[in-house]
Amino acid sequence: MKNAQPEKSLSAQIADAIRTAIVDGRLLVGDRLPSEAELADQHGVSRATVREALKRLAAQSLIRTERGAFGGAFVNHLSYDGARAQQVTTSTLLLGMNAISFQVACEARYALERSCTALAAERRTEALLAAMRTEIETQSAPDLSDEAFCASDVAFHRALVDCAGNEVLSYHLAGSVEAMQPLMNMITFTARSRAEIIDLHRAIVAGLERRDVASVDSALATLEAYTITLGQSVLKARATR
Amino acid sequence: MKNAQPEKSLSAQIADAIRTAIVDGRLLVGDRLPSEAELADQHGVSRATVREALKRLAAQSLIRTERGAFGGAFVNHLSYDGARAQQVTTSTLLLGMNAISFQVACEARYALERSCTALAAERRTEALLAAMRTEIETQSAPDLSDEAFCASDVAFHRALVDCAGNEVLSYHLAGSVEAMQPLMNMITFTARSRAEIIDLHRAIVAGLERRDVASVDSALATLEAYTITLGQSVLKARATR
DNA sequence: CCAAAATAATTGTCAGACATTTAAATGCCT
DNA sequence: AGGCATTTAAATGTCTGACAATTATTTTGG
Repeated sequence: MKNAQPEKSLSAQIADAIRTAIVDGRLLVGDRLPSEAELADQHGVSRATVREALKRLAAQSLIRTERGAFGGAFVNHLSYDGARAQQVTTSTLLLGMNAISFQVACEARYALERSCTALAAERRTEALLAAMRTEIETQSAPDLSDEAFCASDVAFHRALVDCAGNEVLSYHLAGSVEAMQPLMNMITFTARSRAEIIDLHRAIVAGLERRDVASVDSALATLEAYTITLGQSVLKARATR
Repeated sequence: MKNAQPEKSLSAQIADAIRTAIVDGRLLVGDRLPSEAELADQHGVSRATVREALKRLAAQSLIRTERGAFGGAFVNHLSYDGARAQQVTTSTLLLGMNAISFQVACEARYALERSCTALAAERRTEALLAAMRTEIETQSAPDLSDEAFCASDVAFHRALVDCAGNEVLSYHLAGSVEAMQPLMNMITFTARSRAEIIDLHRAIVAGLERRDVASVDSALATLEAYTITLGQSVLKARATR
């Protein structure tokens, strides 16, 4: 098979070459790349072209640049936070740009979240349970804005997935939960619906405390159904406006 | 609260500004951005700086550029495939760069994958079951390389998650499964272990066909335990080499 | 010996130029 | 009038050379 991209910009080709070197391990975390001038010489292009290639890699958090003598471009250590931030950006755009129904997005999010219940019930710590209770307190404030309620809701669910004590799982689940936030922000939470949600949050914490997987699962299922109901009422209201 | 990054490059600031405009919906899919020269004027910077900003956004697939008259930078439609490819890149690097134990990665991957079993059993189609059986056939070839066995394994699990009939869920799960592939490629699959895995794959397909969630779940749990055992034996062999 | 200043290496930015690509406008011939 | 070739204009892609800003190292001066 022949090269599929005979017509790709030089900066893209150079970025690909460096990216491959990093992924294949020829460049290790912390390694310093040659200076822009050297890279330009090596690839036979101008410094501006090399810089565009480096900016592409920087946008993917593959490298960082430091100024000054003995500065340069260094292969990045990809942290969980950095990786999650990127995953959230990608997932948020995917949800926003593809006319995905609220129901489908919600179904996926809660299906994923339920995957942590067994581990979470087994491994939950007092510190994380306390964090979840704190968020419940926050959510109970009567004059809370919808946005703040949503933000606290996200924090609550992040603590829940953290209970599973598996960083990789937390990364995936937190990304999925956070990506839903823009959709959740479309919902107006009445005092009535907030009370309902907070009750379910209390049930989740209580279930975790008793290491009662079934009750946590059932609370999440109820929460999913309730959230979909709320979302559909918003859509109905919009359709008839 | 004050701006947390008073010291960020201009190209990064401009990229952030445009990214925010896209995420907030002020720029819609298909919209054309102003030309580089216009953007340079608007932001009071040179064209080179604008170009670096645009390359950052292109690296995230947020925009694409077209040359020629009435060309320019256009807001991209983020497809499922594109989003998954990016998620796989990020997740693969995360797993490769953070000294994550095989066990933790495996636990996360199977916990996530089990989140689709209920929906998959309910919605599985004959076409997807047939695809899974085809992969089982492929895996049964006696002279198959380890890499090809792994690739077919990934294809099998992708068909499994597709059974859930939820594109968003498929995107998340396929990303998680594919990101494990480099780790799985470290494993040498003996004829004995391949037979074991193939048996479990058959059990999964049979369970889906009977819409028997419990048997699918249990086969996946067995597969997880077996995979972790295989991984640990590889690590032991390396430690004593 | 220590602190201040010079130095060198490197990224960040700018301005202007030219090459290349592409769609639209123009002109010419039938 | 209609179709084909040419020109034109708008845009990105690339190059060059310069200067500004930053920072670790080295030198210098007391």
